[in-house]
Amino acid sequence: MAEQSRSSKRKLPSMYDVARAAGVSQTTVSFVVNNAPNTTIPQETRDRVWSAVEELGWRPNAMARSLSLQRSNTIGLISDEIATSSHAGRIIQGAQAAAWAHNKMLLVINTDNNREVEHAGLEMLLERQVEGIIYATMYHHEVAPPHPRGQVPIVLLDCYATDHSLPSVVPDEVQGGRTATELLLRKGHRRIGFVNEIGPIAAMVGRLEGYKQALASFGVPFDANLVRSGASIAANGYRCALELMQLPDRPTALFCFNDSMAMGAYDAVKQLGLTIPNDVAIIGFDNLEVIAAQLQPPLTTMELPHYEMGQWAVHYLLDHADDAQPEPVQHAIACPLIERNSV
Amino acid sequence: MAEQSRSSKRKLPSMYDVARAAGVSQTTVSFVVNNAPNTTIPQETRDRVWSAVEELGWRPNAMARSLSLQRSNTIGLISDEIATSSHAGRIIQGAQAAAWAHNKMLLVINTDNNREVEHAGLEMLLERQVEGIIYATMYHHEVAPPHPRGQVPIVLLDCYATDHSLPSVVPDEVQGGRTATELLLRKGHRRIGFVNEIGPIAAMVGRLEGYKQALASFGVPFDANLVRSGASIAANGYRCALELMQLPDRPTALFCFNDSMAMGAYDAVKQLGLTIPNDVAIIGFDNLEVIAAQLQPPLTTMELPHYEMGQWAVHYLLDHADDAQPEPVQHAIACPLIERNSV
DNA sequence: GTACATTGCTAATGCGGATTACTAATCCAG
DNA sequence: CTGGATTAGTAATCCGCATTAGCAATGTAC
Repeated sequence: MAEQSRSSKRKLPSMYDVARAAGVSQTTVSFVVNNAPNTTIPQETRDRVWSAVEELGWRPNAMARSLSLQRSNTIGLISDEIATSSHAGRIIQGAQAAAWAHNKMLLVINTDNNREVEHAGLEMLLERQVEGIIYATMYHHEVAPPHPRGQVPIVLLDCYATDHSLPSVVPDEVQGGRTATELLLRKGHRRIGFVNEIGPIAAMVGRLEGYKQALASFGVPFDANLVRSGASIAANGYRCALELMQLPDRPTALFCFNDSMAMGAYDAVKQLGLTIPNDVAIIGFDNLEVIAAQLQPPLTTMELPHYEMGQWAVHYLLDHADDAQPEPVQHAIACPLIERNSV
Repeated sequence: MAEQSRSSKRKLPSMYDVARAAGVSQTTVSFVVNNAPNTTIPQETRDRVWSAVEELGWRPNAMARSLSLQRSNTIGLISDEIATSSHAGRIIQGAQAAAWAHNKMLLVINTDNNREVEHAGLEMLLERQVEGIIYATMYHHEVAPPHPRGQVPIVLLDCYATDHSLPSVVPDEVQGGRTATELLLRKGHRRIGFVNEIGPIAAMVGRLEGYKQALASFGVPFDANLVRSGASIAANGYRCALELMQLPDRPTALFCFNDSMAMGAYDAVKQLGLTIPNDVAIIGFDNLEVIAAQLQPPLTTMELPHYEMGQWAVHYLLDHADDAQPEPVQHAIACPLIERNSV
């Protein structure tokens, strides 16, 4: 049992040390610990090697291994604020899970939206010989990402290249908007207010489109007056909801761009003395645990497929690890519905 | 200008390639690119080397470099759900910033609270020759962390070892509770309700202690009836606040264990027809952006020093990188007050 | 008894880069 | 003109591991 006290700087044992201890060559140790095929090493010798390994507390040196094998078994994940923003942390989880399943390690870098940090980070990843790079962003939008041409494959996550020249995976905003609206329609609602984001971003456009598609499929005419917008924060959700609920023919359901706006909408609705979901049903987007699960009543909402995007990105990279020039797939993943009690 | 199209698998150039292109030896290339001291290489030669580097698009191979230098320049950060929980993502930011400032890279691993994953992750980090390990958790509590003895220094973050045998950095809960309560006291409040967590965790105990200290320093007697508790979710915040606000001699201020409970308290207070902060002041804890900044009115709250803890941990590791046996410091970092409009 | 296969194991080399020790050529002082 | 210093480099080795080629000893067949 490794009798090395906690004195730090003692040199770690190498295969040579193990070999010496076991009375064999380093080659033999390598064969044994890697269970190399096409070798004829009797059990007795293997046992000697393994006990030497135990005794010295030997552990493979990943750097030496990678150098020799010419593969690092690492994938880089570089993002603007992903590690910071809560719900996006699942991207890391998904990516890590997928990577581990293939015996790869994830190298995460946060750029804090700083171009220089981004560049330096990319350089670090490349120096560390990553086998692929995931370029992820906080929210679904267009980006002008670096093109580390001819080096390693790259895939965009929750964003897309202006010219679609790089593969990317994003949430299916249209489906999300459609699914949310359809739920409301199926529950019998016909006047459905939409509290939307105002910025010209993919989510705003896509969800509105989905909203329209759903209405159309149920034969409900689109009424522009039922769509209000503002920057997606609670205060605007409050304002928009208040406006909508004071309309002469007020909606019986509200589809909010995100949970923060839904939170504001709750305030407005409650203030008007109305109850959720009886007087008005509300559905949000994002499934921010701290909000959606805690609101009273708990908020039914759409979830962004962060975990799945992380997984997909890693799989894509692994599948195209040595494709000379993979076609730049633009993949969209469906947003699942999270039912709680607000509809 | 690197004329290597995007065909992936072309072997990357090595120093030898650069040396050949520049008509010098690999040693010279190494000296030039590393700007080695005590060498006498004329500018003309240096230029030749650098342009060969440019031309071939050479980039140092971090693994080879580490192997040779016998130091990986990496620090491992292993945590339960840190990357997932939003406000804790700042730990990663702080740690990364500190690491980068010292030219180190952070290796992040998420265990999802799975012991096996934790063990495998730790092993991966060790194999990759990390120079130190940060063991972080989602919330401040006691843990039985692995003791990778005699290998690399380890530091606990937002948690502590049962026997305090490992260095750790945690939020100063007592100061947090004290500061929050003092703010209320300074504003003239004398009957201050405390909506606390019920579990026997460090935060619950520490903040209560801070609450008591603050009251004492203002000569206000502690009234156990003003302290209510429950699992720290909005529903319990609502319940506790309702109970407190219906007391005969109701409090004029509420100190909530966290922002979620404060969110529930807002509901209760509003439902009773009272206004914040006029009828009752409320202060939370955690500074969850999505809640605190979005509540109406915006919530004054205490922030957990995640960023600072991440920084501190890295600095600690770097400072004690080769101490044979560093004393296990138990460091507490103050929680800053974030003033908004609820007090 | 000889040819051949099998068993058990090792020497040598390469991966990309850092570094030490050393050489060859030039310069300068005396 | 000579000896020592300076200039401009290079060859060789090491880091820890993977892998190829091959060797010696034993077994097996005829």
